[in-house]
Amino acid sequence: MPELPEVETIRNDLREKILNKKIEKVDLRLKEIVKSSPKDLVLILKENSFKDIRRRGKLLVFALAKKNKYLTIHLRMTGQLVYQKGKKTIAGGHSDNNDIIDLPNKHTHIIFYFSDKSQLFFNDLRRFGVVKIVGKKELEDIFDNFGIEPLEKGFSLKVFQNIIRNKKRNVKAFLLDQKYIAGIGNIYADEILFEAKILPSRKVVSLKAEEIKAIHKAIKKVLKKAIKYRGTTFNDYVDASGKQGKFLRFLKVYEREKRKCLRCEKGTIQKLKIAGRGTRYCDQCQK
DNA sequence: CTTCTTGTTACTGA
DNA sequence: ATCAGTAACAAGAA
Repeated sequence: MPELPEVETIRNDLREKILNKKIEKVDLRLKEIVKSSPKDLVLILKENSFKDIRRRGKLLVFALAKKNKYLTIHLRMTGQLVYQKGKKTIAGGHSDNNDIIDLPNKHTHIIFYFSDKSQLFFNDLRRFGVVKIVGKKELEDIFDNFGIEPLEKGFSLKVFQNIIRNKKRNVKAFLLDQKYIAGIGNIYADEILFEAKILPSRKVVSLKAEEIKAIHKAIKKVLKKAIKYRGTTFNDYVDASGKQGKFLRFLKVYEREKRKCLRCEKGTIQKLKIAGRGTRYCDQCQK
């Protein structure tokens, strides 16, 4: 599932590949994926180009050079954005790179063709992804509904203390709520709480000052490290070159239920449904 | 065949 | 206002 680190990896990759390239053609194969007018999307993108790519939480925002519009793409659970230059020729026998995906495939819903013969593929096995063209005002409204960006300068301990104050929910639900902090999903929420040694079921109001400090520190640490290793590939996530993320091997609790805790070596990783999500934690070293 | 999974939104009821 | 719980969405895995 693409969360902040995965989306940030894709953004950084694509910035190097597609900025300012002329979009020659857009092949919209599944118009249901587009939540604004599909016809307009094709018309607005044709002969246009991307002048900037931004990220807000898990949302990718492509600023268009012309027409003062933005293309927004949310990958949800199984969306992929893969860039390929020219046709891939799978040479028989010498496949030392098993990351390469043969595209387009049956899950390819949009293909962007650039004038240098390169292509960007939007694939989504479960079709939950959301693609839209929005104007400046609508983009601002979307941005306003997201909470603070946890890796930006403004996310100081003081600011975090103010955001978390008086919340009545459990800390897992708090971390997942995009209107407080943008970009944390199920994998990183569990990893952050493990790093901070806090049980996901803890009510926010019960957290001591030291514990809040630990969560604040863990958010930055876990997200930064995950970006460094280009995200977590569990099922479908790939970067803009179609390659898997390498953070899987650093996961401490996610999908490790019933196994021994890697930190205290006494506890067992448990799995419970908290905040409506599969939630993993160590029953010994998280308090 | 059924059940579960998952991010997000929408809805309901407390 | 605030929150918990649940359905819906789609497709595949078990």
